[in-house]
Parts: sequence; C-alpha cells; structure tokens
Amino acid sequence: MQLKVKDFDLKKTIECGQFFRYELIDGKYYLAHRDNLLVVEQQKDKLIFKGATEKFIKSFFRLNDPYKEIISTISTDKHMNQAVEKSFGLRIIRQDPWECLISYICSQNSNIPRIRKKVNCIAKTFGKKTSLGSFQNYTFPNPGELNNFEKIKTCKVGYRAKYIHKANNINEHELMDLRKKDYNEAMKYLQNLFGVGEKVADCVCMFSLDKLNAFPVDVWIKRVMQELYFNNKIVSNKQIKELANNKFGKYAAYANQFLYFSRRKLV
DNA sequence: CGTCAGGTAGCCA
DNA sequence: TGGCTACCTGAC
Repeated sequence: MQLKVKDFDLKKTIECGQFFRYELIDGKYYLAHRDNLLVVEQQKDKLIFKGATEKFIKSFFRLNDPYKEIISTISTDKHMNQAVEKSFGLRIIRQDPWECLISYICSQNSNIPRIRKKVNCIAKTFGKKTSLGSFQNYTFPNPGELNNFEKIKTCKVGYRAKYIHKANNINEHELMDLRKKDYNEAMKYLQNLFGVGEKVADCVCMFSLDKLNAFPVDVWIKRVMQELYFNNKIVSNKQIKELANNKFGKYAAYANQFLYFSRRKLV
C-alpha cells in the first residue's frame, strides 16, 4: 500500500531517537511496536508500507498534525528557524502508551543504543514471536506479563528492573485514558509511578499521550536551551520549562524535538 | 582504571 | 523547593 505525504521525513522521524524497535534493511524500515510489525519506506512524497492500515500509518506518524501551523507557532526567533530548517519533516511518533512508558523508564542514564538493546531484549524475553514476510521480530508484552523480576534483570536494565516490575501492575485502561485528560493530570498520574520522574513523564506525555505542550528537559535540551535562551547561564529545569511554555505554547513538544535533533545532528 | 550517558529516589537543609 | 548522592551497565 502507499500514501502521498507532505512535510514528512521518514528517516529523521524514525532515527531521531524517539523510537526504539526498528531495523533498517535495504532502505526499508522494519518497525515493531506493541503487537504491530510493519515495513515502511519513503520515496520522495510517497510512503510505501506493509503490515498496517493507512489509518494506522497516519495516526502513528501524526500525518494529520497541522505541520505548517505548528512551525509558524513555534518559529518566533532565528534559533528556532535554524532548528526547523535542519530538522524539517521530523514528526513526533504517536506511540503506544504502555510500551512508551517502559521504553522511557529504560532510557534513564542511558544512550540511545543502550536503550534500544534493553527494550528489544524485553520484547524478545517476554513477547511473542511474530513475522512479516521473512522478517522476524517480537510483540511487546502486555501489562501483567512482566512479572518475573529475575528475567527482567537479564535484559541488562540494571536498577530500573524494580521500576519495570512495579509498573507491570499498571491499569492499562487508566493509562490509555490519560489521552483524554489534560497535561497536568497526566503528569501527576505518571509521576506517581515508582521510578517515573518529571523527564520520563514528559516523554510519555509527548510521545504517546498526545500532549504536544510537553517539554521534556534532558541534558541535551538543557544545554541547547541554556545556550540559545539563557546566555549560557546554568538555570533550573523549571525555568527552562517555563520559558518553553511561554515561547512555544501548545506545540512546545515539536520545538523540543527540533532543538534536540538539530543539536545532536542525528541522521 | 575513571568518566559519561536522554534520571530518579531518598535524604537533608 | 532546592541540592546532593548512589545507582546498573557498557562504551570509551
């Protein structure tokens, strides 16, 4: 199946570090996410895919987000103009909240290759084998299925094993319902989970709960924000989030991704 | 070896 | 609130 796309760059979107279970083979991206296994490739303005419906693709890659409006909303200065220029076409992936939560718990104090190893290992250890043509991968386990603490530890997640084991008891219905709640309520719920602080909660909000006003502050965002907007002064995460909120408003999440991408020069 | 990497809990002022 | 440190692990 195929689909015409505008203002979309598949490579940037997948490789920018927001999404962890994929493989690039012969120019095609094989994606595994929760129970889905799909293959996608982009040829200019054409998106060719298998293993998913058009509806899923549009929702997953947020192809219906008003890209031009988002960019004009956040492009209030030359810094953001430059960031947008470098990362144009990058979209926020709309992930499954549960897999997203576990993935970002794994992300603490880890670089991208290590996060990918951990998340893939959890799928391999607890998920079911699945295939698309000759490509094989694993589903992501459901809440309740990560109940073996020793097995979790074999995935090299270190001290995060106890967080994952505890998160396993989550009520998935409640988690999904956070999509309908506002940002503050979602943050409160998430930060109540053991091992989930402000950064991880913000990531789950922005990558899976449709909270486009979220603005996760990690070390990279902190560096770039201090450079661009605080004259290289060391400031608190709270100050950074306040500024982002005022400056980028309801699309702060996109500003966050553009700044992160352009700073790290990924892809 | 030490340091660092997309943080958080627990503790203290 | 804000500041501090231990913490699993693997790459350099």
